[in-house]
Amino acid sequence: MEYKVVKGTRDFLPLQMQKRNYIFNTIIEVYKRHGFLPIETPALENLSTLMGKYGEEGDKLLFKVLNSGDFTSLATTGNNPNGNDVLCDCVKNNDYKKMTTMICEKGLRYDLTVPFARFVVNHLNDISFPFKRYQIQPVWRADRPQKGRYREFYQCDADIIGSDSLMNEVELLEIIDEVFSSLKLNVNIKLNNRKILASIAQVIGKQDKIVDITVAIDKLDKIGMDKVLEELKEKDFSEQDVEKIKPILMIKGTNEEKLSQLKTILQGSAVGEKGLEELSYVMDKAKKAEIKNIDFDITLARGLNYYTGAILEVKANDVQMGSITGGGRYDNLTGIFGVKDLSGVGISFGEDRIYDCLEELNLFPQDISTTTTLLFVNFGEKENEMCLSLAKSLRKENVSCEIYPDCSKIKKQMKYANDKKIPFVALIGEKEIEDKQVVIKNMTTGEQTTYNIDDALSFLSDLKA
RNA sequence: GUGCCUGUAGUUCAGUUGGUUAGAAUAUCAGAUUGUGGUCCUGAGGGUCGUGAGUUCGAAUCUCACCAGGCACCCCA
Repeated sequence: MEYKVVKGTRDFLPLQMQKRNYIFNTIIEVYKRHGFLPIETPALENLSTLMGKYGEEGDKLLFKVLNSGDFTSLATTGNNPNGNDVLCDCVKNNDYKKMTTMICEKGLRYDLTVPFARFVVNHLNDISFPFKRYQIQPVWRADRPQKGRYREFYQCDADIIGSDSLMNEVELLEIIDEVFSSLKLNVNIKLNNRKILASIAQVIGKQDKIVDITVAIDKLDKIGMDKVLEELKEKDFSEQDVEKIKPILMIKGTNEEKLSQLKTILQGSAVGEKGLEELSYVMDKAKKAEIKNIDFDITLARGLNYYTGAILEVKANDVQMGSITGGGRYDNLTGIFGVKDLSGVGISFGEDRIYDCLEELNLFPQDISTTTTLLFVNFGEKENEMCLSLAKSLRKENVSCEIYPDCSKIKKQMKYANDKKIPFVALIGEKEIEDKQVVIKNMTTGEQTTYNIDDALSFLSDLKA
């Protein structure tokens, strides 16, 4: 094909869009039911807003947009009086990062949480806290695409900012439960708390190594205990450190059992105790809210480094797919933009992955591909006038209908109705005009019924049946 | 950024140890009663065999390079 779409991006056909909208509508409905309000932010943000918020890996995955203008003037060789040879210096020093900042100042958003934090700071005076917003927009990541991974995909975020009550965490869990129940997708919610992870690092005495520890233990169910310990040793952890981490990785049992085992291990660590307290509060309330399928997962780490409290991830049970929803609490995301003491907590549904799961499990309802209910076959100018007024009356009754635009062969017009899965066709030709009749053909059964045209909508009840 | 796999009609794929003009199914379009679709029948269009080089009398087939796509790791929705 000559004109491909960009790798990792897709076109969507009508049927696919109807399926996507089914997911979006389900999520929006639940968000609204919980009192969240919609906002949007631009696709493009200044790179200064985005850079450094997602870790080093995230910076690499940002799509950067080239400035307009002519860079050759910035790259004159030799020292010129204006000092405009910075680009050449960058080339000489192999400093591509600095060079990037010289020629790119904008980038495509990587997620919706950071732009939201920026939004909150910019609109402090227009917002009343706690602020509950939802936002459904595409995000872009310069990743290498693979199954369930796209370069352009939709996130469906809900965040509550300006309240540190753990009731917010509980509400978000309820939302997750409602959305996936409604979609009939069996899921497992994995819950953890960053404070617990921090405390583990503290207990070992390697607070600065929290990222290494979490990344390693995150792989526990993938590569197994031995390899995780091996990886830790490679990362400069001593034999003693590893021995301290080992019992934590071996914790098993029900949520309550895991909690009590950790309580013993993390005893004396203020952060750890706080984390465990938060976690058990949330789990307890979630239980009272009758949310099932929540697992306390010590190995859940999540790379986004702005999380400070609860972290969660949702996986589909019956299909091989990465996490389809993620989220957590961030205590100081607006702090980076100059406004302190605003704690937020949010979740994000990955629409594209949910789509893939529903498709694989055949869980899309049959009736979502709504189409035209009735097609008027075009017999010519005179006949069309009759169709126009009939169509108008039908639309007033909220029946979607259309008149075939060209006076083509009946066969072609019938085929159009068939291809578009239009259930009814109206035929008003010379004969019918003369007899003041309209013939309605049921495309499913093939039956044709003749109605009196004066009683224009006498066939209405049949269409709706 | 690292590793593995795959490139033949719009799509899904055949194509024998290298051998004449590269096939099928499906989709598209047209016809089979000029006022009737979905089934059936007939026909048509559609391919620089990913690109380029090499080996050979001869390459879709063998070799190399490049390009594209997919999958896994990393990380994530």
